[in-house]
Amino acid sequence: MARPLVPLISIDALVTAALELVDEAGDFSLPKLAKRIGVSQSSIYNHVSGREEILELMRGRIITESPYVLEDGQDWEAALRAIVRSYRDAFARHPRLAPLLVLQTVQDDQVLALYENLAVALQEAGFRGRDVVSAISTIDSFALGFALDLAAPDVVWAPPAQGYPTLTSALTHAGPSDERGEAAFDFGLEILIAGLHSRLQPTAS
Amino acid sequence: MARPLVPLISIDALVTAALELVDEAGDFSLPKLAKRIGVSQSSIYNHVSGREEILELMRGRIITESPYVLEDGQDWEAALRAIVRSYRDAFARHPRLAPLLVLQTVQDDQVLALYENLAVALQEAGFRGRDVVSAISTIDSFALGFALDLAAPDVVWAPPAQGYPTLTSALTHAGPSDERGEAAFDFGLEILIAGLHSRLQPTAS
DNA sequence: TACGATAAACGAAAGCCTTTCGCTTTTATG
DNA sequence: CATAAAAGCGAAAGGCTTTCGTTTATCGTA
Repeated sequence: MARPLVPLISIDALVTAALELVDEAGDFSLPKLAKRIGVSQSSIYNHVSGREEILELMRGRIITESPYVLEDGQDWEAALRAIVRSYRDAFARHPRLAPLLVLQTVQDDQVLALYENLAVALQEAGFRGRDVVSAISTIDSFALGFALDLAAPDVVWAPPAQGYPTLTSALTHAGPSDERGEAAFDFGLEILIAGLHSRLQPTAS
Repeated sequence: MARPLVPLISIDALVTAALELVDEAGDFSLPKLAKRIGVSQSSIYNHVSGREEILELMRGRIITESPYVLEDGQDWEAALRAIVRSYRDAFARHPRLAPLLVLQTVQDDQVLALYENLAVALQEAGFRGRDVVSAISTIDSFALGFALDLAAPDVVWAPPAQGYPTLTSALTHAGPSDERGEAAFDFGLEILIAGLHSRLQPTAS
């Protein structure tokens, strides 16, 4: 086939199809991506530099699709809650994307803006100097961990029937896996915020 | 070659070589593993079921190599600190292993024992029912996130010179990347414990 | 002692994957 | 109107994991 009258491939279509593949199969490959769009593998390289760029484009896409709202008079707690929730929501819609992104440097503008807003909120809260980055790293680890939890196998821990009585008993109290994840995230977010609070007011108020 | 007088492959040697490859290259493959031991790829399948099993064996190995000590009269805080630190130390010695393990169900006995000890400590602290699992999940997300941070590229966030002033300024305060990670982990662990405390005593003591 | 079962190596091959290269044709630019 | 760039294609190189059949040494048992 020669050059078509109207391009068969667009970056938008590429990202959409790749995201579908990840949602369905937990991974994507250029052969499958090409087949889904109906073009050949090599044609894709006319639009992106390779697999990595497609991954970074997907990161931008899902963050954009899960906006957070920062209101004017909002205190830092509310801002932090909104940001972390939206970040987590983004990955909740595409759980299986998280593991594919953990190793890549964040370069997407939308995502960097999210971290900038986080930094502003923490400074407003009263954190200074190195503590700002430490707090960002902590929040990041927390959010990333929970994002990965969404992609983890339904049974994260598989203790045999014998031994591990406390763990086994706790797991039976947890209910189905999606409820466990949801409850744990709410719990964890409150723990996190309470912990940050205590750092700001070392002695009881 | 026929069956050799003394086996060329042992599971121990397999895991050791695989771990070396991961430390060096951030990944391992059966061809490379076979070449390092000096056997053919397919011989490995006489000892393990496949790639996945080797990964799980590596998880067991690094946890065993980073023991934690639980003393008798120890309070839950000390136990939790010891467990989380040892978990993180294990991955600090082999940072590039973490990304390879995030998707696999935990089946190794040593690792399950670690979670059992976590559950016991949390119950001693006073958590009950669903909260025990929520707390475990939170701690797990936290620890996993920081383990991944060790494997992340030196520059996790790459904001351009323009824009993102607060984030950029915070990053300059953070110093080199390993110091940032270390300080952040200490910070995060204290935040986490303080947060858990606050959950136990909803009203100020 | 003889013999069959098992263990542990091998080579070959199937079927994935990413990426590069050269070729063709259309479109846009100057 | 000529030429360069863009956008498709097919072929192929060089990875990867895993399966299969074959060979041979060892071990337990009759």
